[in-house]
Amino acid sequence: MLTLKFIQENKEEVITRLKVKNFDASAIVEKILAYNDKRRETLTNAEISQAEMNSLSKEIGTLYKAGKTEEANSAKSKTADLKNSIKKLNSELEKVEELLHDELVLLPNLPHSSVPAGKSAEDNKVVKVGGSVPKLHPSAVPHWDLIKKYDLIDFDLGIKITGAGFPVYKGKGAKLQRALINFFLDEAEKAGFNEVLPPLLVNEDSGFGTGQLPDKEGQMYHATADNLYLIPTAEVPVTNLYRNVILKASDFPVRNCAYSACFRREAGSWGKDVRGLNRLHQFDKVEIVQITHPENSYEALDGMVDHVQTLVEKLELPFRVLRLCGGDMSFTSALTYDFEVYSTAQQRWLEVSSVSNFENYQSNRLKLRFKEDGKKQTQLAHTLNGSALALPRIVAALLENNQTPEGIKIPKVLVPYTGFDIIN
RNA sequence: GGAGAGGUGGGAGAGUGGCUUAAUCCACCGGUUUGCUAAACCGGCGUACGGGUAACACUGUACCGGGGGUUCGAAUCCCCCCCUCUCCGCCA
Repeated sequence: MLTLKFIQENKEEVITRLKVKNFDASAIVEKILAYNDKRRETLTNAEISQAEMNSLSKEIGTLYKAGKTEEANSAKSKTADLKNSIKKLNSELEKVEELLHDELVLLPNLPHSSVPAGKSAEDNKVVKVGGSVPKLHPSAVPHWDLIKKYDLIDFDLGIKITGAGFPVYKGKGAKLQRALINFFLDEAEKAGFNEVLPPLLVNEDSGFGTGQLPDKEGQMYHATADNLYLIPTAEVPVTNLYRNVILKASDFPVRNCAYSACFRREAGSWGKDVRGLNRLHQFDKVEIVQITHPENSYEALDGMVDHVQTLVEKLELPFRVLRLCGGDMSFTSALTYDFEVYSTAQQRWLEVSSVSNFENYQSNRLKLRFKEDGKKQTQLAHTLNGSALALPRIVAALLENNQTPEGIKIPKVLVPYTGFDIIN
């Protein structure tokens, strides 16, 4: 959520900047400001009445104690009207606060000034390209064929025991998963991220804190008997570790990394783009999360992008980095870089990471604040996160790009983790 | 799943209707003292939303797990819910 204060003080800026996200905020902003005026007026009146009531009650107590029952009783008779008006004002206040909140959550985060305008993925800006696309042998095939050929992943078994999109990894396929997870975690730790292993189910408050609820409720699996949600990314539990927390400025930067399975319903997805490992209901991912002082969040974002770049470079994958345009960005992000690796056999780019700065948009929901040394007032921190990395499409690209007539070669950095250097 | 106990500030912990402005201790911060450290002493020490201010100061209201109720007045009494702990059951 944007903060009320910011909207009040920067009305025009909010409207102008949200145009980059193709979002017309003017009507909502007007409503917000009007509701807020009403809220303040009602609040002031309610508080005045409440203050009167408090002093009257105190007086009555003193009178009783002094044995002046008659005076006390006459004072009591004055409270009825006051009580009624307090009740009325409070219920008005509650209503207007709800209306205000309902409008506030409709506003997306403001895009950073460097975000290009645009409507769809075509308008994203390529900011970096690296690695080289290998020349494959003539009989090269997409990863879904390789998976079958070498018996690495069994989709049919997954369908049998769960459903489509829940693959069963087997043999070297399973070992490759473990190897990648450990490699990513080790690299993250080396880059200064502290590992946590969070729960895979979260409660409603956590879902709200990072913005999955209420808007994207349909994207999460919901365990209704206990009202818990399966996490779509470790971002949710890890960021929520700091929900309702007041940090000290000296705690910055807070850096965590986490491996987790991720669960996504992907309601409404179908077609060739979702074939094989391209889109799954359950997949593995190592996530990096950072909490910073507002002044340092963009520096931190660059650092996270650099970290992800070293990962794809070490894996020797051809990659490119995109700065997402306004139309392709998420609701909550201020600036997002996507990493894509080139899948040579499919001849297309696959998104493997998304690194974002949310500025204080998430913190405002999370009530994640900090205090400067010696200062009394709290400020909202900035939150960032990124995949480092999501496994399935990395696996797809590794299998396709490294296939040879003799088998699939494992990148050097991974060999100590897999214990083998070729899949054949 | 069954039975019991409990949920109070950063932590411990008192508080059974108005002398609570939530005691006290610890932690933390500032000061005095001190060659340094420690100790002692003095002072400070929550959050949110209003009012106020250039910014402080100051000030109002709410908050004792959450929600409702009784009352002139609720941490305290009543109702519902949530959570934690202990024991039992089941179980990796």
